[in-house]
Amino acid sequence: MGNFSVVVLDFETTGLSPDCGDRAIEVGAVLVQGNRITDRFQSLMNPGMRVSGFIEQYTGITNEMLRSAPPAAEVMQRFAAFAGRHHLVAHNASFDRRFLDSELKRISLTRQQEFACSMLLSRRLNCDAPGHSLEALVRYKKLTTSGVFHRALADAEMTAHLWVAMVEELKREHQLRVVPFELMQRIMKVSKKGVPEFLRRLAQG
DNA sequence: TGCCAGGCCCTCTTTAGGGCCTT
Repeated sequence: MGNFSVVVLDFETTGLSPDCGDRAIEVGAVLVQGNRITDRFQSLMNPGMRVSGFIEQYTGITNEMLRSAPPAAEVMQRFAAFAGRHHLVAHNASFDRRFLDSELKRISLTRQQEFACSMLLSRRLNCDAPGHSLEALVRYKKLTTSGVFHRALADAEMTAHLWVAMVEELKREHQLRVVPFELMQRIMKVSKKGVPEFLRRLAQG
């Protein structure tokens, strides 16, 4: 058992920064309980602006598709209900956190949950990986994939598989019965050099 | 006015610069 539940999420957006006016165009999320995905959420959302040709090509999400999508406010209300009070996980979480907070603020909601970042964790736990992009890690760890990248639900599912793999490896390699979310957060924040010593002490209890 | 991401992490470091990662 993973001993706690998390919601793993991923946004597709019009660009890199909500502070520069960028908006979310799709949200995908999965509920992970123990080491299994038990629920899924996905929706396009109309950002009220046109997306660039680059984004259309990068994500496969076109202006045509977004024209008939429900407004972002409606989708974010539904997403907030799906996420509930579960802890949140994302790959390069600082990116998704900024968009989540920005979109929630537009509907007068405030995030209450903590975030953990699968990329920061991977940099500490998969030191031999050739890279820590989601795509590189999926190949490196031979994770389950639909073959689709840069769509919100597919990326959220792959991130969830990566998260579960890291939790399970920690338990196996360090003789841990449980790996709480808070421990994942602590590992994420340990300096990279300090990780071996941190894990050694962890295994000793 | 004109510009515009932001944070982590390494190193030829800390009075800095550049690559990685997200779209």
